[in-house]
Amino acid sequence: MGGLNFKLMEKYAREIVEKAVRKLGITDIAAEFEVPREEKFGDLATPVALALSKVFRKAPRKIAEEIVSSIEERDVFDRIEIAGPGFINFTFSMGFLSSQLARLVREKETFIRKDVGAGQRVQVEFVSANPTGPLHLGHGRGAAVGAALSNLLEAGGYSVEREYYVNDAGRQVKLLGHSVFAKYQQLLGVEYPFPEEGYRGGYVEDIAKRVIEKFGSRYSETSFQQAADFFTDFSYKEMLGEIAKDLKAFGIGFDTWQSERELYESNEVEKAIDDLRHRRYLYEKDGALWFRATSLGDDKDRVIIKSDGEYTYFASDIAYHRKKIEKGFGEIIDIWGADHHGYISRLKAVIHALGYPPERLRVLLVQMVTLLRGGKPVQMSKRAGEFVTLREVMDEVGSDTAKFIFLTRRPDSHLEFDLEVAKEQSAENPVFYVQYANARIHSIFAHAREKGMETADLSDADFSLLEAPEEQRIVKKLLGYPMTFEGAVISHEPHRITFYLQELTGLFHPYYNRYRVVTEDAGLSRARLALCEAIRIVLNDGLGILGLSAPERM
RNA sequence: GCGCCUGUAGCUCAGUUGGAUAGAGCAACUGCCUUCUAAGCAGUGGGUCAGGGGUUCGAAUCCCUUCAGGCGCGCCA
Repeated sequence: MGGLNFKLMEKYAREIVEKAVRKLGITDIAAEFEVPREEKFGDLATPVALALSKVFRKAPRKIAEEIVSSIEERDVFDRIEIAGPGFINFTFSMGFLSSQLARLVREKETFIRKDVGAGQRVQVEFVSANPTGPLHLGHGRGAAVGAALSNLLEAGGYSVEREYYVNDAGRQVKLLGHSVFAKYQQLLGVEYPFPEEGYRGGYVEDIAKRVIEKFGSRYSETSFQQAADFFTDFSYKEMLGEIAKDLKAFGIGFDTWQSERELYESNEVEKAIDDLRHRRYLYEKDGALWFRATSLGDDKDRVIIKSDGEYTYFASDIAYHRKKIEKGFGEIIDIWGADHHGYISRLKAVIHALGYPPERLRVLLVQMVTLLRGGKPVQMSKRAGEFVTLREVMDEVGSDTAKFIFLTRRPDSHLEFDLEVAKEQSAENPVFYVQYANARIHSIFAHAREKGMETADLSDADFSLLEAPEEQRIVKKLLGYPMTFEGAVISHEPHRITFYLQELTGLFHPYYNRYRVVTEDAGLSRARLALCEAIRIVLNDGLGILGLSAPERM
């Protein structure tokens, strides 16, 4: 992968500058580069002379001059200038930019993507909502972020497994089964007390009705004791089916669904505990079995088996993460709601105790979502079964809109999701702004073909005809994509792609409005079509990573 | 009480890991459809980067502290 684009240019520029710096007698300094905010400061800039001013006790501008005068390689640059307090600004030559754009059009993904991962296997686990109720908006945020991160890492050369951990063991699913059982009895006219702390959402009744549809009154005379397994299994499987359906409608898919129950049945929980015991991280106290988490940075030791002999949730979590690691992933990423942040240190302690570097586990916290309607918080009570589901939000504002809202924020910032604002905006929503560019380009191509123009391979167009400042800006923005992309991959931050796409389309729309692509001038038309094609390539790459559709007509 | 996250334009949020005069969208106001799509474009206004101190050539960014909001701190899941 990889061509000689901005990213490589940065490397190249760094070598040139560092070579020049070495001539001044400094060998241990890394020259940093950035894309300047303002156009007049060129295409790449380095503040290295500022950093060196302290070492030499000289004015930074003087040092910059010395560096610049000892640079020999000047062909790809149009200008090398010193500005401000001592920045060195590089501006690429037209010829260089043209050749790079031609390669983008010809090589497509190969050119714009960087192979950061080198095939390393990564697992991303996300959503993993308990199958005891429908997905809510917070799950939606986790889903959007998890899917986008997975796509991003995959595009960045990692081999990614997307996993959903199914909590199908333990008290919660059983409580769901009990709730459904109670509803079932009530629907059949049998007096039956609803369980304390039971699930009260309307979906419980829906499941109970489905039991009646399929099995009639078969269980009306039995106790919950006797029917527990059936009701628990039936109920959580129904629920999981609904969850999977919602996720699919949201455009999210998984490679593996790891069952918690299966970890018990295959004795992996026991084996994991044995493993920790052999490594001397366990001890007994007050009739319970404890993990010595404090020896590895956690604030408290943690119970694995309670004094009544029951496993804690933590026990299966240990087995689960042990399994992940032993599947051979170089990196394990867990995406959690921020309310679980207290579990990070104990799980890292587990990884450490099992003999692996704790950094191999990366936990990405996704902050809470506050749902508003017209500025007022929507009352939600899980206990009373009153909450707005992801499904309802999708129906009301659309999945692309919802995803875009999730992906234009850093995961660790609190999110206010106002349904009214999201809906009001949907006419002028930023997501449509980005998608609209794609639709327009599609129209341009349809029009060009109607005029009998050849649009199949445009890489041989004469790019030097793209002289307008708007065109130059777009070309530079396009060639900057690999840098943004690589930065997003390395930092695991899909939202950088979202912002980039808004910036790119923010250059395209004004350009479209001001210039005609298809005109009587065949050569110029061809060059502009090629530019549009380049935009389309990058746009589709970014939209695909974010999990957003790229409609050809809007 | 302890720990984690957050505080940037009226609102919702970015800010390239310490760089140049802090940005975008929405909202407000004024114009632009006989053209490849007006879900668009052109223009105008909008800031004590929560407050204070420190680190240095340089801070929204790093350190300390105060304030405000959110979330955690079970032999619950």
